[in-house]
Amino acid sequence: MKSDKISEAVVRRLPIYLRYLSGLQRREVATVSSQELGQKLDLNPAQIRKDLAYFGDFGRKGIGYDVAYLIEKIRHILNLDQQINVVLIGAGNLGQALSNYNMYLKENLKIVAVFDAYGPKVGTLINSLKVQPMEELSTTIQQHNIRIGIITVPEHEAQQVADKLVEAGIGAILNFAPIILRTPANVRVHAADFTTDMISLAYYLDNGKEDLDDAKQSNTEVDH
Amino acid sequence: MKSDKISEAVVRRLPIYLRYLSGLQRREVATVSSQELGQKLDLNPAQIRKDLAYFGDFGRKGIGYDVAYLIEKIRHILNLDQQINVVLIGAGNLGQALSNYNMYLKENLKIVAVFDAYGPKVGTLINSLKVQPMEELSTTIQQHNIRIGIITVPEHEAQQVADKLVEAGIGAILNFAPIILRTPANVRVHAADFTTDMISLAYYLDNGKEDLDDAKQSNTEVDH
DNA sequence: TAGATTGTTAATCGATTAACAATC
DNA sequence: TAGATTGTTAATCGATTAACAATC
Repeated sequence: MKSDKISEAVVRRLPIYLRYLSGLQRREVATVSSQELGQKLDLNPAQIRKDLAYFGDFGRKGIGYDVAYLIEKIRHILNLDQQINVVLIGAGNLGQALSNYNMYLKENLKIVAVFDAYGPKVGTLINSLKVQPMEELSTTIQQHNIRIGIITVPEHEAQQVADKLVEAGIGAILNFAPIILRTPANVRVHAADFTTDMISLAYYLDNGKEDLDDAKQSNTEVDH
Repeated sequence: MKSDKISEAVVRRLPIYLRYLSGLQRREVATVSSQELGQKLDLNPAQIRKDLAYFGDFGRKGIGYDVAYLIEKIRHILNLDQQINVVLIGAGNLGQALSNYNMYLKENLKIVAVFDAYGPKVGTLINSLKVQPMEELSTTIQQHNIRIGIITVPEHEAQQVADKLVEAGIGAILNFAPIILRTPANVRVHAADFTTDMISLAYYLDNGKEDLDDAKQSNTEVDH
């Protein structure tokens, strides 16, 4: 069934499916059932079938899903069948760590430029990209058709950087700074601030008080 | 209203409240209403009142919430009125970046030990902590009463590390590796894998304006 | 008193899960 | 055919929002 609007929760699960499917493909597994996926990913099989059915009839009754075909489909849904250029703003420790994380590459996301506001950082190399000054942000974004920005600057600079990204026509932002960014409705922001995750973990340390939930993983995110 | 069971969504919002309240306190604002909080945090005021009311009657009708008092209460709810010791496993780029992020300190979370499986890393200093070999993990956790573990090792080592943490009696895990960890129900895991966030962002890029980029990267490129 | 704002109940909305006919 | 498994509808569960009496 198509044409319903897709909820955020569904979209959030697609990369998780993709990740596991890629593993299957590497191991040359040809098909997989919603049951197996559910087991491995801690999700209800009905939910997985429903998620996928939003986008098309990808499975075969009695058989399951063809791994290669499903990967192709999910990649397409996520716009990953073309390279998506990414800019990183903030060449501090975290920024450097992320730029090395070439995880992205596997899924056609690629950091193609790095910026920093701090003079002495400019011109240095981060993972073989030359750090550029903020003045060049807008033109670089346009020249290289950069669609996604990663913000790893300190809290007090984050909103300002976001504004510049928006102005330059960015499509989406991954924000590591611990604030709620204001952006127009057409620019999606995902919060990647791990201090929030970290702190909420402390709640579950049992100090006598009990919480007998499953040890489910949860992806943690505030967006708007 | 007490004694309902608290949903994960509620707990996830508490650190966000705390963060904003701390900012107010810094600016010496004495009280705040659910309305203002909602506006600043992109949340419904009724939701905020309801969240807080799960834990007690912290506000005053007609007035709002006393900032200092509410901070104290939320800190207490989150177990942050005592120092919580944290161990970091994986002294790679990301691990180093996190160890510098002393954001935690503000909220009584403190990384007190760092481990790595890779021989040459052992003994080096990370943010003035000496990297220890994995063999010492269990005793260190017990000696220092470490409650939370941060996993920043490669994907294929993550489950094994998690097992060791569980065995050593850890209370909760923040997992940066891109897999679903298996842990007993009493050990909570939060997924902090940002590649998932990143990839799901791509879904929201509107492809109305696709100028099929030739993606010529100006900067010196990484090759692979 | 008048205005503001909480705590809480009821209404709404949305997401997950169960169940099963269709069919490979 | 018999067994497996999808796609989908209906049932359930849970979370968000509206509304308002209580009260500062």
